[in-house]
Amino acid sequence: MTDIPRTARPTMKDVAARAGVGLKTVSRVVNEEPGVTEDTISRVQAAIDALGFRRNDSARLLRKGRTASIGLVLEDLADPFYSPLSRAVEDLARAHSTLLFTGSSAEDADREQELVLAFCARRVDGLVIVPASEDHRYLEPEIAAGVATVFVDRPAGGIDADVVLSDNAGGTREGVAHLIAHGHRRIGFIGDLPRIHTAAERLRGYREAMEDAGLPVHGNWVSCGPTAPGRVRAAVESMLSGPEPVTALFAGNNRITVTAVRVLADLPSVVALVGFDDFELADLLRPAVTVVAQDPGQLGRTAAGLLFQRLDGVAGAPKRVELACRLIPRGSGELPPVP
Amino acid sequence: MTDIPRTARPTMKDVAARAGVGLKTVSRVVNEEPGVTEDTISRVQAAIDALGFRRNDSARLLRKGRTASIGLVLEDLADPFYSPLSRAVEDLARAHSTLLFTGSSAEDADREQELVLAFCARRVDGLVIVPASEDHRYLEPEIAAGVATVFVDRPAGGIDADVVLSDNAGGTREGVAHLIAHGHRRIGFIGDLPRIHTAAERLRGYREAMEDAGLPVHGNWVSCGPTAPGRVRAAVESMLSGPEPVTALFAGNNRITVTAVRVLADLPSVVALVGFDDFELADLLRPAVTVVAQDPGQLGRTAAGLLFQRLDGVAGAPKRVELACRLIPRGSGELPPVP
DNA sequence: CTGAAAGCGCTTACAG
DNA sequence: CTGAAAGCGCTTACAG
Repeated sequence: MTDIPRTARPTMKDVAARAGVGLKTVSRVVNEEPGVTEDTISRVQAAIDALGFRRNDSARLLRKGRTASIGLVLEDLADPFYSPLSRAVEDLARAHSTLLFTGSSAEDADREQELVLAFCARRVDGLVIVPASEDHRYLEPEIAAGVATVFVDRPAGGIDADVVLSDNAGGTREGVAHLIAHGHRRIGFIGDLPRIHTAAERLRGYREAMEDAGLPVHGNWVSCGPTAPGRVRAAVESMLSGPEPVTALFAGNNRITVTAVRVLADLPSVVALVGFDDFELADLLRPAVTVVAQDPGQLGRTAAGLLFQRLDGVAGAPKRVELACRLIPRGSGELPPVP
Repeated sequence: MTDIPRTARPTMKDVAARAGVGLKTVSRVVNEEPGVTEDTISRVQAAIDALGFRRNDSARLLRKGRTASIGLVLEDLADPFYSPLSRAVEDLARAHSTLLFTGSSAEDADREQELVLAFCARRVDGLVIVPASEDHRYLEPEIAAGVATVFVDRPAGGIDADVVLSDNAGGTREGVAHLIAHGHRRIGFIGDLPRIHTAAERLRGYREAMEDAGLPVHGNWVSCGPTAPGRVRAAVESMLSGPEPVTALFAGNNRITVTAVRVLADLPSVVALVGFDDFELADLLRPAVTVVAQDPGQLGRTAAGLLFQRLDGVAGAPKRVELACRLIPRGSGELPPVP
């Protein structure tokens, strides 16, 4: 035998030596290319089995140019909102015989860039990105080099690229209009950091709905900031006190909604509530929680679908797809105003 | 200039040509190896910047042997139980400058194998696997070739390998004993498919707790099967009817618990409930739901920690780590029996 | 039908 | 301090 190689793995060269054929013949058998005698095939196959040969796809793909892998960067793999999105991307990747790298940016622009560039350094064919950064010009050379890139949930910053969004402003308008239709005139809005695109859009939707109904928005009816429970609690309490207390709340995302439910459960007042984003068990709470639901799975499917279209050679200007939201009345949003 | 290459990407060769130096010198500069003149460095750096060169890590790693990537295979990326596990694995991977491939087996043994072997074909350094298959002998050649492998949540089948588990039997014993301590004598168990290791262990824990208390287990007090809501609903209804109706239920996982809560909410009877697995908002339901909680993040951290120990060269016999569960009383498990 | 040579984009081992 | 040659494990392009 030959001396022990660095890795214990047999290569095509080893198989060729053992079968007494050329390297290319092994390659033909492994890839099921035509034009090899039955007899040769079985000799090669015997050598493959004896040595336990398994092709090194990394080496193969280096030679072929494509890596048959894509990267997914999102805020947090563990956030229930994003997991159906990841799963949808994964399902499309599988359907295209593509492997998936994943990474969480933790809402940190540097970490996003680090992950994205690490994926690019592995020469992924494409990227699906839920942006944390506001400036994606660092991606220009990669996109120019042919890395297909689709942004999802939030648009890219500083570059023009494919993006799939929910209709955040429209969904919020509908949710707030729903509260207005149920008699509310003083409605509070508690949102995420306004530098986040979705948060800014939802705030815009709230203001538009109030304006459309000819309602004023008092200064302390709007609170934007981190989703930390303490901040949200303080915002709710502040909106419910003072001379012009709100009778209804619109919560800007699922974490804020859940905190609002907890806070309201401890208070004597009856306050109507509509939340952006659906969440599990919303229907089991009392009152059940009315929400404006996005479809994170559909967001992921649409984004990945667009990505694979690009990888299949569909050219053209960057696309912007906006998915509708759906109001789900369950009880908390239909409570009448209590002065 | 040279003719247009297949890929638009500049390589070290291009950088070397432009800087008027050898290939190895470019490699030295890119890898910040010592022994290059300041002057040469700046010439190379200028060429790198001008061409927008970014090293191809796939090629690099092919030469180096390690791929600095690991694969994670679990049942479903979108299952809230597994997302903190994934996130924990991801965090450790990042700390070890390692990229993470992920894939969902969807509880399908073939799909698990397909994913695992695809990761191995890319020559991942290691694997973290939540098994769907009951036979992992297909992994023997890979493990022999040096792929570090850690199983988590359920043990491997047919091979001896590192594994990190929750104490499923012990946790269930504690949960059932808790119901017994609150006066229950007729307690039902609704579990997942018994071919799933965790489901079998939890059933064992239930039987042991009943036996320890000298209580009989009637035939229709135990129902194992898919977690489909219809099946669970039928099981609950069956256990609550007949001559010996149960006064308490133990639900074998989070999905079953949630369905049980829904079913019980529609019924007039007051039935105590303890569920295996914690879930969000369990404390907001009325009654709040008592659970036996695992720590999926800890499961992931422990498994990934073990994996990177192996990759750092820690040898020795396969390890089996069992993590304790924690009973969290919230109300539903402290309800007294109502005949 | 089969295989030797060159190459994918890097690093290693060596020589100057 | 610098670089030409060989090699990681495959595929491509070509010749026989």
